[in-house]
Amino acid sequence: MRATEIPTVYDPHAVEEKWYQYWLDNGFFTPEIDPKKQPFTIVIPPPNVTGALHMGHALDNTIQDVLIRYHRMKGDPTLWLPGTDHAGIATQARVEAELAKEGLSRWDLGRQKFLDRVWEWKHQYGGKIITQLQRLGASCDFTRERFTMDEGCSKAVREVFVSLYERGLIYQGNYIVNWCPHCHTAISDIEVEHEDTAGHLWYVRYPIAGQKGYITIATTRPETILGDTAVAVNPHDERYKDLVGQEAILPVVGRKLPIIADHYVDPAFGTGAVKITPSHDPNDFEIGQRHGLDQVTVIGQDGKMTKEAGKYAGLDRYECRKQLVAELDAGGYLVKIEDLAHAVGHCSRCGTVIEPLLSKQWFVKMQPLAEPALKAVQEGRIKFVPERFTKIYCQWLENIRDWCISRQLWWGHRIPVWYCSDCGAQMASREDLSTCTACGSANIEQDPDVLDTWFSSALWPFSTLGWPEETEDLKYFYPTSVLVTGRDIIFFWVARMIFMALAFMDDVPFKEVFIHGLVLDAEGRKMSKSLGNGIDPLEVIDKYGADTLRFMLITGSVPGYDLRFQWERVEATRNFANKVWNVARLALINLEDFNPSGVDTSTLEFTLADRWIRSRFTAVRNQVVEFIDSYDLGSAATALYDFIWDEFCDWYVELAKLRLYGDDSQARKTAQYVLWDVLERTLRLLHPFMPFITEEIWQHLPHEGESIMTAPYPEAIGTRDEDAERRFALIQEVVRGIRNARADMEVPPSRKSRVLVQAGPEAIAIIQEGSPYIMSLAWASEVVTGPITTEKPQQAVSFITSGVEVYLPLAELVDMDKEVARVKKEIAAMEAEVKRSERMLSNKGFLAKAPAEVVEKEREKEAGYRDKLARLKERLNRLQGNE
RNA sequence: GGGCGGAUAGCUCAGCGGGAGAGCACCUGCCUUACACGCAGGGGGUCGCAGGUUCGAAACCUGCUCCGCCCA
Repeated sequence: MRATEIPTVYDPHAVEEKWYQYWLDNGFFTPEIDPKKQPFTIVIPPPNVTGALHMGHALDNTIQDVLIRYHRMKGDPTLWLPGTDHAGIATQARVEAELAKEGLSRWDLGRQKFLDRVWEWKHQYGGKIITQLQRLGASCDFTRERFTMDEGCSKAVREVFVSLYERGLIYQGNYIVNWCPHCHTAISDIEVEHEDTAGHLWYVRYPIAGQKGYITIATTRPETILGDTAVAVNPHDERYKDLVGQEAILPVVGRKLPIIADHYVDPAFGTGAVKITPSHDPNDFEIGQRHGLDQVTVIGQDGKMTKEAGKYAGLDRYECRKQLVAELDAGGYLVKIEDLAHAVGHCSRCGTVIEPLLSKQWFVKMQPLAEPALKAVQEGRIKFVPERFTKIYCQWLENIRDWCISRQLWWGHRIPVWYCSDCGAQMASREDLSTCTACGSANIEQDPDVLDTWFSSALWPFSTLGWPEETEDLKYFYPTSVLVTGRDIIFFWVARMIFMALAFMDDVPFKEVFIHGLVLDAEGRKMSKSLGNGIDPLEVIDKYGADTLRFMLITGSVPGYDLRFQWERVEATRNFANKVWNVARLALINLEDFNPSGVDTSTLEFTLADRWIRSRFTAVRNQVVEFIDSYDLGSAATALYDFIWDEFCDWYVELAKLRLYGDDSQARKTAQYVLWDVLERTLRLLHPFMPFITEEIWQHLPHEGESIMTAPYPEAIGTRDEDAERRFALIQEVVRGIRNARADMEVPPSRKSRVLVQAGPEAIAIIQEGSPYIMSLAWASEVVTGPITTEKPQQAVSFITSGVEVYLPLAELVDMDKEVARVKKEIAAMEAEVKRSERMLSNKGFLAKAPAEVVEKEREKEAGYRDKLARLKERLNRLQGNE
């Protein structure tokens, strides 16, 4: 395609698929192991295999891809390892829903057939999200893609389980767990979401055994009354002192309950007396342990009342509540009902209200694992970015409870423990067992439960690299460099990876953890299925392209903070992409006869504009590097945006046109070179953020190498050229001043004007050097310079800046009243500045205590203001004298 | 109840000890041969409230108010 045939509007669809396929085909995503180099490694937070890409993934993976592409270009052997998570509950539920359509349940199929069916589903539909990541431009090494249930990861899970079992860190126990009656499994503490719910507080009086009177308790869950085995009060509560040691009689049931004292009880809550149901409340459970109370289970795993509930057996827990309250009321036991907002636990997966239930489960003993994990962070071996997340992590680990790892599901890593029904032995084993290791009996059975999905995710940074084998990958790429994730899974995942890695790799899993916020909707709400306010990243990609989505997400993000998704911002970013596209078009049109390899840079004569843009590139390049290295990707992207749009397009390119369209061939060649050089480097700088458009343009431009993604990261162009930047700044000031004055006078662009400048010798030299720029950018027909004299043009608009007086003699176009008003306005502004400066400089405290350079700067400013003010007043006098 | 974060221009957000910024929206000119998804210019904010520290506070400290998140 010839440059002039490139369309004026960038069309992402035409290029994204093409380049992605090209990258894949050439194996650019797969690193080469070079023992002499330090690798850069990220393991992807594995999305659910059932999942579809949402905005959170889009942000998380864009961040990772920016870091990955940046390091790859810098020459580090760079590995981004992708994969998915088997997502026990979600996947099983998905397949069960399918079965339900056929009128079947998993029990109808049986375990093995059901699992076959899940695998079938997985192969057919699972991992869709991985291809969706490709649309984003993610440069993961797909040759190393992993799945938490693949052979290697499963082996790692076995090894870790059995090893922890052998170390006595895994135990089976009868404890209160969070039971989801819908998912029909136990879940861990962090899978419970507490939601403030409008509920009630029921006050119920229990008669005291053997005497008159009552003790009144308050409860939020009256149906559990049936399982009460005690009443407790605070030991310091004077009101109940005499009752401790006596017995209360449970209404309706008639069971005698000891009245006990325990400091867990808050005397200020309710009546200060609480009922104790060890089978249905975690705190009551602990109190029960302390006081040796009976456990009566009245609610079953299906959420219905058990036969222990007597006549209420078989009723749903909420129906039972209703009927029992009515009976208590009828019997005169119900004292009152108050409204109460309290936190109710819901299953994070399905939203069902959690039932704390006594059951036999497997647990990981956390204390010994948590300590090293805490230490690794406290000693700085793992760094959180932003730093404040350290505290959240530490506080959680400091208060950690044992981790319930068994799930009553079929889809997952089955617990590798066998029971012998002959000798009663319990055996954890790395290999599947067919006979009892103790008595040789074949009458053994494997534990039916599977492990929490997070158990396998916790091993992800090393299981994916081959552990427990000592693979080359493991030796080379471990520990990984950084983990990038949302703050919502610090507990679920980050903490667990850290303690597992320390326990099994004897090293941290990653050196840094970069935490980013959530993507909210335009109103600041979380995107959720139930609200229906989610925006599909693929829709954005379809409409605007992946580069736009990526850049929008990155510019909007500040480390650790949430960001709002707004279509207006998408559009603004699309416009930026189009800007890049068009400046490239201009370059291509003007570079058709240009070949950089034939250029001897020492023969080029760089102009002020060339020197300036090269220096500005250097400044921005160094800034971008600094920002990326500190994970401030938003600032890096913004710096690029401003540089490209404001400095490169609006100033440099406009000035380069003078020579590109001119007939001095040597000057043209210089302009071509600088235009090409800065653009080509800028594209490489931009590439990690906008991979597709930069590749497309780069391939059209003269370049070295197969792909921009494997091209070296751009170097600075020498060092900053302070002189050029200072000189150019004055030109910009004059140009802006002229534009401003003309706009105020409503001078049409077609009307050119002479520009008269009076200034000191140094400024004169700069203005003279820049006069072609002023002519081109400020509609000047000529620029005439001279020293500051008393002779000023009449019928002119003027402005005064940095020791420079500029006059535009526009004769009849100048409305002298307006000009007087302009000058007066300026005088007022300047007077205010002088006053402010004077106030500061007359403050003894300021002079004595402020740093000398600050004072000096202020003095210089004041002198400048006074000078400008004096000239403005002079100008005003002249104007008014002329009237 | 405890912890964390936020409150800056109409909207979304930067700035975090030395003169209030960006993008979008708005207003005024321009179809200037890369781009109207554009160019040039402009208006608009007692930086949540009250104290304090400091020569100097949007920024630092204390308290308060509202909003969000996390934990119990």
